[in-house]
Amino acid sequence: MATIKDVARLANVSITTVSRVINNKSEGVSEETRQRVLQVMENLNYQPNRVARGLVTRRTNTLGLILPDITNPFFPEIARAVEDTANKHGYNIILCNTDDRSDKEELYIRVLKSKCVDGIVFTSSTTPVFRHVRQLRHYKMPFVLLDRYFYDEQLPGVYTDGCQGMHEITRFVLEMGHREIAYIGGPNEAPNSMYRYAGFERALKDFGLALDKELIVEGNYKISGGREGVLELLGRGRDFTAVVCANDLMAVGAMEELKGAGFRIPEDVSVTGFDDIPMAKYVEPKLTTVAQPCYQMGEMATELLIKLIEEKPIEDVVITLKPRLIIRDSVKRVIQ
Amino acid sequence: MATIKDVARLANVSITTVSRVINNKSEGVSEETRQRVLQVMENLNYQPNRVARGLVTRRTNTLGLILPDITNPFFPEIARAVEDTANKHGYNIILCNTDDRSDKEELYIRVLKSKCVDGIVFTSSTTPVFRHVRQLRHYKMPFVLLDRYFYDEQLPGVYTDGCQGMHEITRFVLEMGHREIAYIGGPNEAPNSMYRYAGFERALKDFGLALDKELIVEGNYKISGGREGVLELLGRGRDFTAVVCANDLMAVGAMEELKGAGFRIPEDVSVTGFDDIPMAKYVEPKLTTVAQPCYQMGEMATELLIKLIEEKPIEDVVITLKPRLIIRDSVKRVIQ
DNA sequence: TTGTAGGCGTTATCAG
DNA sequence: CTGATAACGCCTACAA
Repeated sequence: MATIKDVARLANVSITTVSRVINNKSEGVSEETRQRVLQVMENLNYQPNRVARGLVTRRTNTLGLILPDITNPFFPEIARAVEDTANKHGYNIILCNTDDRSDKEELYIRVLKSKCVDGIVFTSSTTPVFRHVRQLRHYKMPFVLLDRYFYDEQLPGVYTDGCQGMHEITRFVLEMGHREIAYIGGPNEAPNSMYRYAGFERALKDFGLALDKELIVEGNYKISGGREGVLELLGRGRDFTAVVCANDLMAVGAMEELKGAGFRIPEDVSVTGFDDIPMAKYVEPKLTTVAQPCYQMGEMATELLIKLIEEKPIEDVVITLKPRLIIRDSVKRVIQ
Repeated sequence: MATIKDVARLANVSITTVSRVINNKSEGVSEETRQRVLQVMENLNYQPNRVARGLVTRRTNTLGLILPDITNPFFPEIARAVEDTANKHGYNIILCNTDDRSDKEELYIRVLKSKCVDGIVFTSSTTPVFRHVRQLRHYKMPFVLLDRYFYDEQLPGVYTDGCQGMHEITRFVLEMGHREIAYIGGPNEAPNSMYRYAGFERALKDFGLALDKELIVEGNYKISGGREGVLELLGRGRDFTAVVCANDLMAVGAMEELKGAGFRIPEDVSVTGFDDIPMAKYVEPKLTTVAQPCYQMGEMATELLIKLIEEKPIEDVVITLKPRLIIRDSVKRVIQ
């Protein structure tokens, strides 16, 4: 491929001059030579080598996107938003699936560092996030945390208020007359799982209800977790009229398993989810859930990251978005 | 960050020696110095700068993944497979969404070239693929086409036989007694759409049925396409007992619209899809469809691409996978 | 076994 | 307005 040297030679100028027109530092280049250089670049179909440029500028215009699993329907829209936004600003993204494994997260951060990405959008459900944060800081890599709420430190991050979301939907279930409410939570170590659980707990308390540990099970945020959760609950023999799930995927699994056990939804048991993944409105019955503004989260995280990278002024380094209750058909009013 | 120079200095060796141990060219390095160098690298938490290395080796260990839209549930699994496989071989991937726009495809190829990715997995539904192929060849970039069948040229590619898949499912519908079968196709310009249509056509012919153009509509591979397709069909006033859709997303849309119009599925109208996206088994009724081995496609495409890049021996440059008919609940037997 | 020196394609710093 | 020239961090003949 043609290099800057070729262009310089054919245009009868120095590479410095070519570099100037490439980078639009056109003060210092006569319009005439500028046009000539442009013409040669055109003829040669010349593309500056970003690797070489990266070596000297220490900028690659590449971002890392670390997430648990693009196959989880919660993430494609986020990934899309991140890519769109990155692209808008002239960046590309390297996609990394970690399966929520802390060792993979660490490895990816190392690799991304050695590839000199300019920054990282980091979504992790594992608790050792703080270790990775230290790693990122040590590497002096700009980063933005996404989706997984993490303590009160002022780390750059974009979140949806899981506590409020879960509080709202639980309150809705309570208002529909349910009192024996089972809960299938996320993994105990996942920070966002704790927040959602807190919202659930608070809603019960608001209604003066005691927490029944027998109706609480831990899940894994996957369909299998919903199925297993229901099996576990059924096995315990406690009655319940509603199952509140910490995400949609588990709600889908729960509904499947409940149907399989002969329950009608929502006539016999109501079910709720969280996330509002695309599937939610096509399952039967359509799932009542809490929508997270996924696209917006990805977009804001990326905008924030790029501001961090380019050292532009920033208002808030922590952005918390409001979730939205989506009422569909999976919760029935019960008469007490 | 520490560079190879720092390591060299602290280990009291030349950078050449450090380079040797980095690259395991340890013939030529005494075990003693090797250990010393390793120790210093450890202490410094040294990571070789891949950008600098890329500049001289002309290898970045990065692949481009170009696809229409990661938000389309058909692609996450492919993306996951590509990433997994790339990772296994020490590569990362840059994700690019094109929205099936030829100009975006071209732009991404250019950018990926200038970033010196080692190769590209390219999924496109636009017909001008051949133009991009020329572009890729001109850039001397290894590439593998994925999913979208393209003429008979011996271009590296991994496909699922859409013709056979559509033939099988249409035959199944016919065997269930349906004779008035509507078809909602993909975009006319999409190569794979043509193949699927051909399979549909052939199945009808096998049964001695004539093609009724009034029952054929063009879609867009999205949910909206299914909805609009049904509306269009209904508007034409022709009777039909089954709707064969060129992909699952349109089948989902079609079912929604049919239900909205008061039809029961499959009692009044049967519906089929294509792809077997995750959602397919959770819609109501569960969708009868054709499964494409997505993960395998992504995996094989990436393996092939890496062989191309690393100039390893290759058996077949074109790989065609067999689709699989998945019978669920959306097709009913009709008595004639 | 080890080191020297040149070069990969750019940008940045000077000087003219 | 233009051009040498020195980096950037690493690899790789070639020498020693």
